Amino acid sequence: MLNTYSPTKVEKKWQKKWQKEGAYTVDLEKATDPFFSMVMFPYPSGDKLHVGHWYNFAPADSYARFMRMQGKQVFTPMGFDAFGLPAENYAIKTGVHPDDSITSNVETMITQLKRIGCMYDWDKMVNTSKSEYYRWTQWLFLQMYKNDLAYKKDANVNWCNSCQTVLANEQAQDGSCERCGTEVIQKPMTQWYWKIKNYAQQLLDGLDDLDWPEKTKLMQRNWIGRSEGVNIKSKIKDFDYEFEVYDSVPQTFKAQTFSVIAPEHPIIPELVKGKKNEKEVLEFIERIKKLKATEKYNFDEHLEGIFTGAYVDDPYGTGDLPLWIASFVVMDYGTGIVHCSAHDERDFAFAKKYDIPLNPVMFPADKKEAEKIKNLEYCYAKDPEGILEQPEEFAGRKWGEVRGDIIDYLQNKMKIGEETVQYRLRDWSISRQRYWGAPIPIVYDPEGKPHPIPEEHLPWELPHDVEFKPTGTAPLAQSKELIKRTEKIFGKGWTPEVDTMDTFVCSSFYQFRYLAEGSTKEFVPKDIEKKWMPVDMYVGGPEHACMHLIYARFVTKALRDFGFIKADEPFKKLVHQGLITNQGAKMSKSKGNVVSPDEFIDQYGSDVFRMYLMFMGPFTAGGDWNDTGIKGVDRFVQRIFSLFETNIAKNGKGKGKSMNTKLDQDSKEVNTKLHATIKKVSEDIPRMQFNTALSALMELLNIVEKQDSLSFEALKTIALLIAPLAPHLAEELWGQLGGEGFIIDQKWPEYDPKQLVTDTVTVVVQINGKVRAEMVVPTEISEEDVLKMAKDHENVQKYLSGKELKKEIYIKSKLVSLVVAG
RNA sequence: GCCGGAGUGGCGGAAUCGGUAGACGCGCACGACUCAAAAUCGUGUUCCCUCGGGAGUGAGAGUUCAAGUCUCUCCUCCGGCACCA
Repeated sequence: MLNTYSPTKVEKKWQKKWQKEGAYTVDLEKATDPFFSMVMFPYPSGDKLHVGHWYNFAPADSYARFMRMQGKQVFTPMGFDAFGLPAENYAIKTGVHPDDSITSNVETMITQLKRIGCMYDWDKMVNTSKSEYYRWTQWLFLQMYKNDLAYKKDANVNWCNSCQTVLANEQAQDGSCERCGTEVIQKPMTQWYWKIKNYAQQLLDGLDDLDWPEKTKLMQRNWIGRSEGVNIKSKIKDFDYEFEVYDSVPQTFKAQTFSVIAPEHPIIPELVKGKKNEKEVLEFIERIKKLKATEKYNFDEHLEGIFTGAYVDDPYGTGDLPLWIASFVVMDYGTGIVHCSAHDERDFAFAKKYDIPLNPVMFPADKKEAEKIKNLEYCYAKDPEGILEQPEEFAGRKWGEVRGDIIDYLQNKMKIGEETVQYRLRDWSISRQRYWGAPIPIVYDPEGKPHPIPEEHLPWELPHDVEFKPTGTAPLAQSKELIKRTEKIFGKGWTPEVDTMDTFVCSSFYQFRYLAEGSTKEFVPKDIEKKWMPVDMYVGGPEHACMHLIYARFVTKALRDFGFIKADEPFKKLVHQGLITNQGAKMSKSKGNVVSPDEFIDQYGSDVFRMYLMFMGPFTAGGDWNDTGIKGVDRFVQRIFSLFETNIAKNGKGKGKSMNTKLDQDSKEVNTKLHATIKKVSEDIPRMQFNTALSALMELLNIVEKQDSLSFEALKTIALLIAPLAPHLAEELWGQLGGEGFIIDQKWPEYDPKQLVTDTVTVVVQINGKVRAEMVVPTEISEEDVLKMAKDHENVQKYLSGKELKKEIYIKSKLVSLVVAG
């Protein structure tokens, strides 16, 4: 009577052994063939690990295991992105201090993570909320400050008057407070920014060499939003204000008849001061600002403006341009002032609405249509075939061809503009008016001037004595300890910065801190950084494409420029796992559709569960959760186990590490399939195509199960092939075979291309594209012979008789295609 | 609106270079074992059919000896950006 495989017992046994013998601990210094594999570290919420975590972590681990079996020293650390809003909200609700809830959540999460059986090197774990970590978050701030990449600026935050607190954008959706429903207002607050914009071009250029999904690279490219154009020197008439106006479509500059300025532009109040329209303009501005803040602003519905009464002083020699305030102008792109013409859809619509004169200068070749443009019947824009009428020097030339010449003309002939580049990327606002984050290491002198906290005072501890219930002041401002500490070190009247840093700051550099092994002296040891960075494989969700994944790149480039590291990109290769939904919806606590892996692990074990997640479909596709197929994978595991039991019972165990017998003792059929499977699995795992790797192994099993007996070498190969996918089972089989050491330290099997060649192949015969016959032929049959065979085939004869054979094609070892007429 | 990606049996999916569409698994049906059930094992399983075949990869056209795969038009779903002059 054969035993059945009992995963829970076996898996626990190996997890203990791995830990005890440090199977996954990496000597960072000694490693000679390093491979750095990371997953995006999780947020330690109070909920249990869910299916999504497993779907992300388990395949990433299988990939790492495969790399290890290629002989590399694979470093896969794990950590916790522990600062952030949920813990603070939980504290507001329950009074439990975030430090306590997070500490206990991390503990539970580690226990759960260990059940997956991943190769995590727990010695190098990081937790961003611990002072030994966030001292480096603060250190990073100081470096940014020192290198002039950090600055302060007023900006609006979402504010709830009833809760007396700042709200994150997600909490202020639809313009009302998530908690109490009160209308959210925009309150100006001074915020710290980091100059990511300085790195826009580098961040764009660096993408070319990254092995990242094209989609993600495209998203970053669009996010950075490089645009080329001209800055036109301009000034306001009878008013002391000079500025530049950005134009990326300068071909039709002669058509520009008015200018628009963003409602938020700081000069507006001065511009209308004492004028008779002052009140009207200020009211307009307030109304538009509010509108923009409280809803998803739709410019089609809110194309609004008001005349300032001022004029831009003849920028093109075509006359002064009336300056309007327009709802659609963006303040933080260009200079917040734009010249407008008849050749832009939105400008055209705006001018029509407010009866502003237009002067088209470009027309289609068709006379009738050109007449319509002259009569302003519709807007004619961006047509490469459009023919310019003005300026005279360009009359008759096509819009699509003059861009470069026009820029040259504006710059060198008229001398009113300069060629320039603009980016959409905005500087990174890193201030959060929140408690549970890394305190910004800044203090203010009695005059209110900011000073960086000297490095010797790091970590600048997050105070413990705060009230979580919102009271209108920032949580840190209420800490007596923090105020006392500040005065004690810096002197009377000095005050601390009370904002904390965006959690994306914490996660922008954790890859380096994994390599630092908790060092308090060095951010990261230089030789280790040089050896291990950039990260060879990074796995995580696509939702971070334009946040974490761009911030981490920026911080890496900045630290390189500061001289602390050598790498200029953090993540060489990136893969996004798909999203697992339940009943079509994203799993969330509020929807109550979160699937816990626990009951499945109890019943089937980690190996079955992780393989099922991989078998569901392509890793990058995700899908809707459904457990009906898990049985199939369980059967696979049980069948593998009994295959080994049966054969070992028949043939006995192997001895020691070298159980080498030749890999050709089995039947031709088994050998061919075995080598084909090695090939398939070896190709699929690096491509993260676990579903097809697994189905190849199932096909192999279907064949070897039918054999009377299998060679040791075949069994050994099968155990090795499943080791990345089912690590516990593979270790157990390795032990049963009599192998020494861990299977993960064995060499990955290689296939012999000669073994893949079979003596005969099946060739099909197509007549006019339809399959009419099948023939088994010797692999090396000549084209002549196979065509003759095909034509002689009884079934083919039926279709050929009495018809003219027009064409014969033979595709080696695949098919014969015959074309007949009549 | 703009930019991406995807649509294949009852279900998850495979087909990597234009070459037998539906691998592998689930489910289902029948059979073996069993008093019986579960488990396990075996056989079958795209649809239609007059058993000769015919149709078939979101729809329609095109290129080709041959199209899930290439080209064009359209539909649906998913993701991203939303006033960037």
